[in-house]
Amino acid sequence: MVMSVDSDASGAPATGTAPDQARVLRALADPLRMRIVSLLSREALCTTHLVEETGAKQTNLSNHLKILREAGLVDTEPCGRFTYYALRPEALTGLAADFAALASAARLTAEAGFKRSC
Amino acid sequence: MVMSVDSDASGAPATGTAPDQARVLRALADPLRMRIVSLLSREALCTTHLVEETGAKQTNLSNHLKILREAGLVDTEPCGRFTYYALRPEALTGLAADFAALASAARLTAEAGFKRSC
DNA sequence: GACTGACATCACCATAGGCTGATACGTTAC
DNA sequence: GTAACGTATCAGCCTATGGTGATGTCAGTC
Repeated sequence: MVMSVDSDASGAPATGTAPDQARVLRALADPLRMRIVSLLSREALCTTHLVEETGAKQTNLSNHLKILREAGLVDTEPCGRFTYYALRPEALTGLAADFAALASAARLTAEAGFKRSC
Repeated sequence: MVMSVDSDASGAPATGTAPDQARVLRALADPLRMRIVSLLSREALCTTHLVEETGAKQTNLSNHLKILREAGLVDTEPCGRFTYYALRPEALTGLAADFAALASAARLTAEAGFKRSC
């Protein structure tokens, strides 16, 4: 079984729905957002903490957090006037599984020397 | 052990070197490039094949292939006047491992309810 | 009820990045 | 050698996206 990216391939839809994956990857492809994700993997934080940790401006962080939220990578939990952000493990496990499947397919292809002739 | 993304964290450098990862993720964050990667996971192809499969223009594909190459995701093997592109499994296994580590860290954080107080 | 703090949204600018046509380069075929 | 083909590179356009300051909104605090 392969990535959920393309329409062909062998059967069962992988972990995430197809259109999601591009969005998730684009969300993770930014260094600051990746930093945020890494920080959130250890503890839930609110924007104030992230401002301290990253040195980025509040507005900027708010934008990035919105992107992470819309990609389904983080959950928000309002707590008084604070908003806690927590990483959603499912989003990452799906990606990890997809990449692992791709990697094993690629290894098989490389070892068997599958090559379309011109 | 956590992502190779940030400088802190617990010890061993993960699979890929840090600056690489952003580039790899950016390379994968494009739908067409992801499609290419998916196609290459099953068999090595040259640009002509990819033009047929994706319907994209040759120039466009050449650009995307360059990005994938510079990200270390694909290898090129000249074959006469053709150039075969093959997916490099290592790049994917590294990513898969990193995401799996992140996911398990996130799951632990979620279950234990780690949360920095404001 | 007025104020402060946490956070989101908006409008704007600057840059990056994707797509394209034109073109250059190397290889095979004649 | 010349022509045809596969591929890479270049310059230009256009859209997407990240960063910023100003502003709005809501929840506590006095």
